[in-house]
Parts: sequence; C-alpha cells; structure tokens
Amino acid sequence: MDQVEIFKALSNKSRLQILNWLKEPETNFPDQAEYGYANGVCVGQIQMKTGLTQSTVSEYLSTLQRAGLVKSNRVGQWTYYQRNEEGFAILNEIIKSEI
Amino acid sequence: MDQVEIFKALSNKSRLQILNWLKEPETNFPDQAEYGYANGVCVGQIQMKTGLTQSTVSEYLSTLQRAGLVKSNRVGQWTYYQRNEEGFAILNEIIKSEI
DNA sequence: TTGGTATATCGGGAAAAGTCGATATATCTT
DNA sequence: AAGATATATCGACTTTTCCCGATATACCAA
Repeated sequence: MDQVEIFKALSNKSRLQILNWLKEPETNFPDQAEYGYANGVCVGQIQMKTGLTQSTVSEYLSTLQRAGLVKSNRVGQWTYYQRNEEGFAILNEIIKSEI
Repeated sequence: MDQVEIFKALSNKSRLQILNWLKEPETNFPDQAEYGYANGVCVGQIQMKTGLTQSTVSEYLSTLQRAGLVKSNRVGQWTYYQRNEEGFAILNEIIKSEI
C-alpha cells in the first residue's frame, strides 16, 4: 500500500465526492434501493451522479480500489462498489505516524 | 483551504519525506543546530537532504505552504520552514468528516 | 445463439505536475 | 557600493493526470 498512491487517488474532486457519497448510499443513490445496498452501489449509479462518462468513472473507481479506499463485488453484470474502511484506517495511521 | 490541493501536496514522495523529517528537526537536520530550531529548518538544509535542486525544493516548500502543511519564517537571508500542525488538524477533520 | 445491458480497457489530446538550469531578488559583509 | 550567500521565480522539457469516445468483455434473456 503505497502512501503516494493513496494521496494521488484523493487528489481529485470527483473521486473525493464519490467516496463521500458512498458514506451514505441510501441517501445519495436512492435509485439503487431496488437492488439493495448490501454489496455497495453499482457503477452506473455513480456515473450518473458524477456526470462524467462511463469510462472515466470506471477508471476512477479502479484508482480508488488500487489505493485501497473502496472494494468491489461483481454480481451478475453489475459491479458494486463500497467504501473500504480498513483503507481509511490505514490512511489515518499513515497521517498519524508516517507524515 | 482546498481539499484537493492538500492531497496533491501530499502526492509526492519527496514532499512526504520533508514533512516527516520536520517532525524531528534536531535528529534529521543536525547541521541546523548552530542556528537553532526555534523558527524551523532553512531551505538549504532541506535541499541537501533531499538531493534535489534548490529550485525544486523551494518550489516544493511553497506547495506545502499553500496547502497549509508548513509555515515559514524569514530571518535575514534564510527562510525557515516548520510544520504547521493546524494544517494537519484540518486534514484530520477533512478525512473524518468530508471524505 | 443473438441481442441487449453493464463494466472494463484502449488510444489519444489537452492540461497539470515534476524537475531542471538560469536568472532575479533580498540580505549580509566588508 | 560590491561581492557573497540564501532563496524565489522563470522558461523549458518530460512525464503524469484528466477525461473523452470507441471498442472489447462479461453476463443475461429470449
């Protein structure tokens, strides 16, 4: 888990927004309700809310996942993303003791 | 204080290292001893330790200052830099509540 | 097996960041 | 006032990031 990679992932307004939205999926992605929130929120929902293209959002989610800040679950043709709180715990450790 | 700007400032190995070194100036910048540590560490000392050019280090320190992570004191021909712990407090707040 | 839908990957052009050497500015010393 | 030293800024070049459209892949449904 590279520190620089984590901070690079956080160096983008849209990616920060996605992470924040994923804190309260029920509030921020109501259209996801019919599929449930257990596995997270699917890419299409996130894409719509950002207003960016599908490819960009897919790329951004990969970036966040490589940094350890989200995790994904593939279910059928959907990929659900949710926050990875372990990643944030690591981030807190880094800031407390390594910076 | 822009969130993205803070994370961009942290998205660089050398800048992270500088911040970490400045946690213990006495240990990491012993040559600074004769001038004291009260105002921080001067650019030249930091430059030597990074191995980067003077202009790059000066630029990096400005970047960190714009992000609120260090503060500077000019004394004579020297500019001393030290950590700005308020900035780190803000960073912690951002991570806790805005991401 | 043929479409249809959701996501991922690829290729690219524009903008930003990384890093340098050269030069400017500020200050100190003599 | 002149030279020396410390730092900041400028101009340039290379690498990375941003973000897109097009295409590929995976899965589902008829």
